[in-house]
Amino acid sequence: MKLELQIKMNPSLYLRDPEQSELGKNIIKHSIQLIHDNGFEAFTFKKLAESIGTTEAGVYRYFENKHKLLVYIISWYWGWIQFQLNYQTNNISDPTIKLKKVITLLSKNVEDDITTGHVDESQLHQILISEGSKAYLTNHVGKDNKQQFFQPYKDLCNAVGEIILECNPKYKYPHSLASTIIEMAHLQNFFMNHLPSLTDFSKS
Amino acid sequence: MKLELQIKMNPSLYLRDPEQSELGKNIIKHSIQLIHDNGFEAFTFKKLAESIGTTEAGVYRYFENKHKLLVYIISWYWGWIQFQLNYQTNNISDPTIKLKKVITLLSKNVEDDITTGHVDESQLHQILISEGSKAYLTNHVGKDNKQQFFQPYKDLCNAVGEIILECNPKYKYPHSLASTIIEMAHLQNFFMNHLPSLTDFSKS
DNA sequence: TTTCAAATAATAGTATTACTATCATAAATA
DNA sequence: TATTTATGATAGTAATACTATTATTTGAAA
Repeated sequence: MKLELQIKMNPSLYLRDPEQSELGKNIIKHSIQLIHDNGFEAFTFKKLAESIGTTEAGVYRYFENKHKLLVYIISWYWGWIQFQLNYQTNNISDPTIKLKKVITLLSKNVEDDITTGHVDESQLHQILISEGSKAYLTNHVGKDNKQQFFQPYKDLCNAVGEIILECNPKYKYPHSLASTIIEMAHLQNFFMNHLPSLTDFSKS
Repeated sequence: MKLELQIKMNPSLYLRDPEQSELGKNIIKHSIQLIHDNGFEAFTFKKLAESIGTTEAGVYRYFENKHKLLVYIISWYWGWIQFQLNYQTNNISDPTIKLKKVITLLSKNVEDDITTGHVDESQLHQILISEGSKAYLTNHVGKDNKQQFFQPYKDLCNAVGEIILECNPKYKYPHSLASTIIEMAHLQNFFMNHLPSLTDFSKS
């Protein structure tokens, strides 16, 4: 029996569930590829449709617009990270070791996970580094937040906050430290690759 | 005599220097207003032209595209912050007090500085919080960086790194800590206003 | 086996965006 | 006064971000 990891997604993000059809899976797969290769700004549903071999209208039946598609794949990523976190820190009692595992998980380059056929986690990790914050840095954050679009991110942040509190129950800023760790794991990586004078980490 | 603070800008950012004409100053002023009010995605040169009372072509004579305009006003902001930092930490010898001043400068809400007529620093501060990272999170960072578009940001980061080293000369990651402080001063503020569960800071 | 609904493909069309080009006119300067 | 220079007015184009319509395929229920 082949095990397949399924991540439960917020249905408000899509019009038709992309996990339920070949076309849907192709939309996810090729979106990740294209956003990874050319960035989110250059990504259009027309190019996506061409790359899949379907039409623009075909893509629009699954996603209302490209922003929701971005939030979809980003949410998927956070869900997947959450799963990895639970899996990897399971049975570890020392919270300091747990926290170190989390930081490693967030900062190290990801290898493609074969249990998720149509998602290349390594590319997805790169997308998160370059495009992750664009999910919420919009003038419609408020609306999106009301629709729970950022729940997987918040859940992860909470989980990391909990571990921080296990390390030091008196620590006053667990949420801020958690979001700082998560964001900086990505941003310092970005700086390392593109603006090296803003970081002390080198590519090695 | 009226003192006017002038911030030297990278000429590659513009086609015609906006500081040198009324129209130019209006472009800056109304851009800040519009980006502040509706966000960078909704901002177009057409809307900007309408708001000024000129034509789209008029704006294009000053800036090649809206991304360069964004980088321009963001660079201006970092130049202005650098000036404030130098001014406020002048004659302070204790580096810990200096560092605290810097953090306050970066995180507290800015008041409009009357020595810069056409720039509302308070709105600009809000823009930096919501749109700041969009200056470099593009697929053309490399090119932009080669043209020194991010020099004011790097200079500030370096200056903060120097203060960190004054506090502890053996500290190994002054650049990363400096960029983390600068970025997080903005991001925690954004979370506070839009995604409060990601931070421990409240609006008060 | 038919039939009927759902998914997809194919095509067209619209409003807006991000520009470029042209020409006339007003203002500044030599 | 001549002439550059900045601005204004207008037009036009290719691409983007959609919406709409119709035809075709497919797969499950009757």
